[in-house]
Amino acid sequence: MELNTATEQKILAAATDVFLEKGHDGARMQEIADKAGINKALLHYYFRSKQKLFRTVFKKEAQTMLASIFGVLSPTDKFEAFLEKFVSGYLQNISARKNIMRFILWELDKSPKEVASWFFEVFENSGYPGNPIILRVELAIKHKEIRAVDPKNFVVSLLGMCVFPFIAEPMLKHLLPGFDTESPDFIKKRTRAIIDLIWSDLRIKDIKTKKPRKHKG
Amino acid sequence: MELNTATEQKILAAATDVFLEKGHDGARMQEIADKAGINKALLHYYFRSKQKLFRTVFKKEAQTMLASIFGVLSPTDKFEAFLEKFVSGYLQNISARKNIMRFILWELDKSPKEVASWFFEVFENSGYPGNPIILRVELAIKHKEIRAVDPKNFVVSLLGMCVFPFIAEPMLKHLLPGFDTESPDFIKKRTRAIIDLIWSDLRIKDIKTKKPRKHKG
DNA sequence: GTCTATAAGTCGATAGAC
DNA sequence: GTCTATCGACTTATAGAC
Repeated sequence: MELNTATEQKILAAATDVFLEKGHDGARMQEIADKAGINKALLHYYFRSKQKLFRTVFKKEAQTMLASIFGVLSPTDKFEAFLEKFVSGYLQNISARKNIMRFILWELDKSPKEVASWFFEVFENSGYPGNPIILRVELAIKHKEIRAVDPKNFVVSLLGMCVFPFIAEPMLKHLLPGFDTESPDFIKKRTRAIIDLIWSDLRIKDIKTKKPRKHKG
Repeated sequence: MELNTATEQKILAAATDVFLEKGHDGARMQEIADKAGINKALLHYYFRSKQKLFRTVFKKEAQTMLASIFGVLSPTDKFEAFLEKFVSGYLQNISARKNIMRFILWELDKSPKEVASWFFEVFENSGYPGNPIILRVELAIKHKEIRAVDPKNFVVSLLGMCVFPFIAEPMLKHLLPGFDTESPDFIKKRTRAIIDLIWSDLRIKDIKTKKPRKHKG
């Protein structure tokens, strides 16, 4: 294994740019080589194939982002603060690097198992013995901070509400006139909307206001 | 323009299969030809290019699905029933044809404007002068069926919670052990979780239980 | 380590016979 | 309308000189 050469760093930087902009299939090794100021052959000298180069870039980017999101969470925060910190941080991260979404969506199809394992890797490096949100929800239920919801459904709802606006933005812009994730206060408003929505369901009410519900089948 | 030949139908059926399974880029004209029992040349005779063939298939599939989802909605339903019908129908539709998700995600990148226009086309054919959910939410607010939320944020949250489990399923399966959209009662449970979550936020409380909230910035 | 040149393969599209 | 055969463009990957 060679020392970390400047060339290798140049390649990684260029590859990150191109892959993030064009996706795996759209990216061309030629373009990466050009942007790195070298030729295609060197690409294959340092990284055996396009596939391997992509994986290297992807893993690095994904882990950086995940670490940035989960690294700031503190398990001792009160539940609502924990939630707000996560949502706000998550939205900011996605917003700041929107192309990572497509990136992740692509890899999700090809090797979901591997992506999941990177998540766990980050969790462990951050000192969590598993999914931090699930863990925090289970704890909150145990401590009666919130009502006993299904943690999995909760997490799926939470992530869906955070991620979807960015995934569907190009279309939502037309479908919901005025909708714009670039707008300066989008993140703040969206965070508030998500937290309000979730919190009014989770919080343990002082007074029982809910009517019993019949399931329709 | 020729009559609707049996060959054309065979091509469309085969193309639908292959595109849904492999996506636009993954699909091979050769495979479509083979599955249709003809050769590549005929593909280009009937449809000028891969792109045009894909668009034809995509538009048909997307509109069928959208019509199936929005066609059953009744604007006179009470809001909660309207909501439940939509969520339940949406989940069922996605679940029954999961590959359409990837399909839509792909086209979302390439021509989001066009996709949005198909939505509006379906809305109009179903007798709505715009997005049925937005319209219904605005009406519900006006009639004080629900509290005054931002309709756009509401729709984005709603769609996100419906779509995300299916988009991320391959990874969620590993991230949330036991999570499985194939499970027989997944749709029922998920529908309930979404409706409960949304409804506890929207419904106008009999008694004010919410503490005033400080925004943290 | 870095280059040029090109191999080797893939795939969409078309020409032209029938 | 349907076929066979092939083109032509493009892309990853490698061989081999320096």
